[in-house]
Amino acid sequence: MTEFQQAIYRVVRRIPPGRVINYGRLALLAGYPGHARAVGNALHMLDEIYPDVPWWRVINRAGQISTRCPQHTMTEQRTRLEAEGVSFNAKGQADWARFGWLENEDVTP
DNA sequence: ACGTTGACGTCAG
DNA sequence: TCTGACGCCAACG
Repeated sequence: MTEFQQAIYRVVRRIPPGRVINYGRLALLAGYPGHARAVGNALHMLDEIYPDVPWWRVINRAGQISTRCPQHTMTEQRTRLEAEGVSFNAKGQADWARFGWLENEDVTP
């Protein structure tokens, strides 16, 4: 477990249900600006050891799900998000204005 | 040590 | 709008 991964997971744990964030902003909040791609790698390494890390709340800048991981499929991610109230339009993208996580809010909508 | 890879983001056409 | 090129950086072999 590298320090980088800890920093990323630490921020992901703070994302409230029903909210999403993109990789680049997550990297920024974790103190590693510009590490968007590395964030993807870090989340990919997640396994059942860290069940408290809501990885599915992380999507790309377009508001779309970008995982190709066979363990955590995009249908699973979408199902988890929709269960929390996050909806997707016809293009499969979530609305940042409605579901984007404002890092200073700690209350569930 | 070094090249490649990838759950990314931005910008020029 | 949509697409492709490019930059980015930690993991991995």
